[in-house]
Amino acid sequence: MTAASTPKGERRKQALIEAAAQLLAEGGFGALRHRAVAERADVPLAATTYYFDSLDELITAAVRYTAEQELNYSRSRLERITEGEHATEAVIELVLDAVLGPAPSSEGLERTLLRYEGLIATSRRPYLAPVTKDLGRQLHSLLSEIFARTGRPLKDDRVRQVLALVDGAVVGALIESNPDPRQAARVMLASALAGE
Amino acid sequence: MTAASTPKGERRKQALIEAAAQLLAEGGFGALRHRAVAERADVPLAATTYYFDSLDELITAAVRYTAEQELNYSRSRLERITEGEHATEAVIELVLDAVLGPAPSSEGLERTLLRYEGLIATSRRPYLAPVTKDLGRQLHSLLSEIFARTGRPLKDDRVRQVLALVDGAVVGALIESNPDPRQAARVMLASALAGE
Amino acid sequence: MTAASTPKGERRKQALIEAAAQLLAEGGFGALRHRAVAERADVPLAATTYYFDSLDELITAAVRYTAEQELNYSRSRLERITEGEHATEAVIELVLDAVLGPAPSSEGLERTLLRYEGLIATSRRPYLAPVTKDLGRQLHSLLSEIFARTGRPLKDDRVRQVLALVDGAVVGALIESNPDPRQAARVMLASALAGE
Amino acid sequence: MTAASTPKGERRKQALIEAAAQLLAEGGFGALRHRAVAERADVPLAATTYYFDSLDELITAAVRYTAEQELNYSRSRLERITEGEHATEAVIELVLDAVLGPAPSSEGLERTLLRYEGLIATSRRPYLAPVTKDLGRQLHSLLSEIFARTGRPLKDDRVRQVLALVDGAVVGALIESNPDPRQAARVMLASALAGE
DNA sequence: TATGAATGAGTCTTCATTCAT
DNA sequence: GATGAATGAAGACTCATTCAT
Repeated sequence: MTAASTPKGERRKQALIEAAAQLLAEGGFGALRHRAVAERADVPLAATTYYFDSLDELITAAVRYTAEQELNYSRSRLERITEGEHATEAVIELVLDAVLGPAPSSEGLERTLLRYEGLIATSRRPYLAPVTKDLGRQLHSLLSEIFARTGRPLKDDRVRQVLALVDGAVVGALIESNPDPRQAARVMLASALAGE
Repeated sequence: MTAASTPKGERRKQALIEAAAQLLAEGGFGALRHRAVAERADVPLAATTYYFDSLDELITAAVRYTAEQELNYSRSRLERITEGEHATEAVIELVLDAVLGPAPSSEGLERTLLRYEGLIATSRRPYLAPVTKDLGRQLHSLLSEIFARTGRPLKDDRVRQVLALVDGAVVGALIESNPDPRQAARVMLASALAGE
Repeated sequence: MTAASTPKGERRKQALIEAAAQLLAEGGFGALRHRAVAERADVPLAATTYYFDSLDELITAAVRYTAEQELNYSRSRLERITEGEHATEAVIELVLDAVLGPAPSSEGLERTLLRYEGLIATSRRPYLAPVTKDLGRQLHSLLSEIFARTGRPLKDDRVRQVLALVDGAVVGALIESNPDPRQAARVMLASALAGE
Repeated sequence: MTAASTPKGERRKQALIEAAAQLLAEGGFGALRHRAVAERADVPLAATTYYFDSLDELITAAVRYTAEQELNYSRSRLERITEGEHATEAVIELVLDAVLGPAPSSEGLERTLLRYEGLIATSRRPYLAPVTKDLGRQLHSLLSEIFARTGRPLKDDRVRQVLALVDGAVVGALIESNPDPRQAARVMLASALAGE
């Protein structure tokens, strides 16, 4: 569907979601306010409550949008796996891409952080639970497929372990203000998958 | 130091910190407001800004206080390790106690959650970094000692891995709204330490 | 006139009026909002301003509709007066029915309240004056007829007095949160008509 | 207590109440908004919620203040009753003063209206019930005393009847857009007390 | 003729922080 | 040193009304 063929209402709604997603990445959940989103999206303040019944709904949409962007990227990445990527190092990068998003750019840390912020925030914002859970499931099956396609199928429990290792490594890196959590996760994955 | 010998100012400050720590555990960072803390501590509203230049300072103190409580508990727990606790299952419980706090009571989940909330929040609140980093180091050495004392010394990297596994397991459990993150971590640790 | 023969516009207008009348009874004048009326009538929001130039017009229509319903009921009630109802007690009930609506059902209080709310509101909403005045006149003549038909014709001033007594009794009951204003009015009427 | 000796806070609170009472008289309950009150009292907007936890509280205070002003006037009026006022006509005026406030000035109608608006509003605003009830009792005893002091003691029921008659007359006048409800009540009272 | 979409103005309320005492 | 009083700025949300189609 091209921009021209998208109804204006849909486009506006989408603009709001994208503005909210940006703010979420930049400033976390605390930065999501009607005013801020409206200004960022360059729409009147009242449009925010016109398109979303409450701020919670907008937040939910932004979280879902962000995560789906990541998943889409990872899925398309999965299509392009070549024979050459069956090596352990290559698989590790695929996993990191899937969990943390594409290799670190300037905004890399922000995106990584957001994943964990969202997860934690869910505990205090029960309305996010369905989204978070759903997204979690999708990530799990994505990981499964990565391993399956690269010639080393893993049982669900083992997939969960891999995911936990990545998540734990990142959280640990965050604690130490380590500027490269991806590298921390890479190291741990390497050691964990060594025997595989 | 008895109550009588503690200057009033110090006592008030401490009361504020404890009140803030309570609110932090109950409602997360978003629940920390001057008014709420003052009411909980039963001090005048203005005392909150009198004893702490800003809300941030108070938050920092509350985070430090909370974490130190946890570490103290873990350290004292370490003293009481018996021969019988050298079995793998016992060590796992020691580790879980150290990282997540004492075995789950009614408020168990809250404490666990707070650990990760605090870690994540640090990324958005740079002023928390020193506290978080310091506490992270202390936890690391605590874990090292647990393994050393139970007859299975671990290299730093391996300790980091164990910690990552626990953290990752908990985060994963949180995603799935799993009400017992401790159990999730227990399972993963068991499988990871099996060969040890 | 059957539904089929009623132009769509007329039917919609009527649906709006009835929805507004319902809301008026349930929540008073303050509860009348475009959105609420449209939802209750199950018509598009914009229909409310399409069929009524302003909210005031819609309110007026709702007030008139409500009062006319009451009067219709009372008039039909009047038709069915039997010989046996010539006793004072019976006449009192007729009067109460006429002024306050049919004997209290679950929604009895609401209807009663609405009468006085409407009267008072008129002072602040001059556009209601014609409706209110007209309805007042009709009620007066209804009362006159009740007395005439039951064998005790009353002069206009006396009718006015009776009406005042009922109104005053109800208002008084409302002050005391008396849940049965009808009974209060009954008692007063009884004592006032004793000598008649 | 002079203005100088009144603490500033009390004076402000009082200013807010008086501003609210004015607005109440001028525009009814619907006119009572934070902004309007603050502007009228010439205080910052936030002062309205500083002195009154909610708008409801402020409304309640305004209602009570208004009614108490009326009662005070009536009570002081009662002190000054002379022998000459024992005539029925004089007593009637005393009653009208007590119920409706001092004889009509330019703002006479407004004050009269407010009494009934307040009463009716109570049904939709339960938080006003205590105030309304209390004020009702005071008015009742005031009326009793008027009759007692002018040599014609009345039983409670009879007092209630007199009050109902006045209230009913006023409501009736309001229906007819009669600009002089006081006169309507006067006429009815005269006829009712004729035999006394 | 209808109506979906839109919005400016306004609603009540909260809160970190300042300041006079 | 301590605090009651105060407030500017902002928060989420509502609503009558307009207008392009």
